[in-house]
Amino acid sequence: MATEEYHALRRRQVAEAVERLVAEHGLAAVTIAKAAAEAAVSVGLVQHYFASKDDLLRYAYTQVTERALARAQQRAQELDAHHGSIRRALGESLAERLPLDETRQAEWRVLFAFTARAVDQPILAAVRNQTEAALRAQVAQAITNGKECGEVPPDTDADPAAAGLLAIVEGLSLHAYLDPATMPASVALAELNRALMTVLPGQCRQYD
Amino acid sequence: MATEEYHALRRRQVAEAVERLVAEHGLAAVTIAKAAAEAAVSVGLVQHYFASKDDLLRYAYTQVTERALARAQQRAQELDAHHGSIRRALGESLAERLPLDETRQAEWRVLFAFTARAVDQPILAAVRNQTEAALRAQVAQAITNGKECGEVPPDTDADPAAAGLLAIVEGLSLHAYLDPATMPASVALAELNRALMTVLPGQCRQYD
DNA sequence: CGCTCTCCAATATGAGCATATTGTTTCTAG
DNA sequence: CTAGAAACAATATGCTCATATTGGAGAGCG
Repeated sequence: MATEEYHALRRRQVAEAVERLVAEHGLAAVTIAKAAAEAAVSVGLVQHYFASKDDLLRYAYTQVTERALARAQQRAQELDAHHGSIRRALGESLAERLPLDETRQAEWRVLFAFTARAVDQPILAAVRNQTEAALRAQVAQAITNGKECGEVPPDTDADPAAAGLLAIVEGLSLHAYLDPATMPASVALAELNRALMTVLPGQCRQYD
Repeated sequence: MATEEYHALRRRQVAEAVERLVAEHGLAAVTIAKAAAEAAVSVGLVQHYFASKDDLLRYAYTQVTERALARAQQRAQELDAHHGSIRRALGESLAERLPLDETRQAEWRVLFAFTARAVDQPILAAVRNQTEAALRAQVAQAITNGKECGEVPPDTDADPAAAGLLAIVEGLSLHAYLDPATMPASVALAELNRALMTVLPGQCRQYD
């Protein structure tokens, strides 16, 4: 039914307004009234489509993470197609998560705000861990591919290594955002590369 | 004057109550009234000693970070005295920051809650960056020592390397806390060690 | 036509909060 | 000894917010 689509559209419209508010003023500054105003709708509409504020925030978080994940997967496929080294492809894919320009800084603020709240709200933690698992699977796949290719030592356990890389990216992101003087883009990228070198130290064997 | 001491004591008393509240319910749940109740004092007293809620939170954050920093420096000295390898000493010092038991989890929650808020509040960011700088200097010193000793390649730039290690610890901490199934203590420690190996790969030369 | 249900807007309600105000006691300086 | 300042306690104020309530405009339908 088109009514279902319309329903989903409305929810997305409000969720995007929430996203903008979080990016600009932080999660703490989001209220139903402000979200409604930002989306140019009434408070009543927001109430009609979301059972509670928590519901709204959960939905918004899900939207953001799903979009970020989709983009990461899209980008990973693009890079695979170029047949470069896996380390390079993975590196570029991970480097994209670093908040090194205005656009990614805004998105990082949103994702991090929700992550921070996930510490106290199991519902948000679940959303996060689910997306994180998909992301980790993607990185783990790249590492596994690297084993076949010869870039990764055969005794490497792909899943912990992937979890480690994602954690490192997260830590570098936080520092790059909060203290760019100490952790400028150059340092963040260098440190990411250092980490990548330990997981994928080898050269890719050439197949005919 | 003893009146100054008394003043400082009172402030600390309230700040510690705030700390307990943050550890248990998160920063968002802290109110002046609750902080007063937790400290077993009146709202009026809190107002008397703190100009505003922001002032109270800033003070509490400063207290927590300073204590954590002091402990880290204390621990570093202890480890230095044992004349083990620098990598091992640094590793133990950094590993202590990981939220791997109840005590450190509680403290991590407090520190992370403030860090998250620092994203939107420059005043808190300043507190954080100041402590972080001291911590980084400590790690950088260890790395520099490692150069003299031979554990660290001579072309290593100590400060970025130190910043990288601290960022990695932060990322591992976040993941270990939010998703312990994926990032259990064993994996967090292994990944930390992997990072340490890239910065301090060598063996310490023996002197006389 | 009239009934009901969805969709939405406007407003009401009541709780929680930071901060202000006022009152009271306890030092302390002159 | 006493004025007044410091150190509180209790309560008031006024705002913000999530949610509840009410009302109404269309849309489908018998």
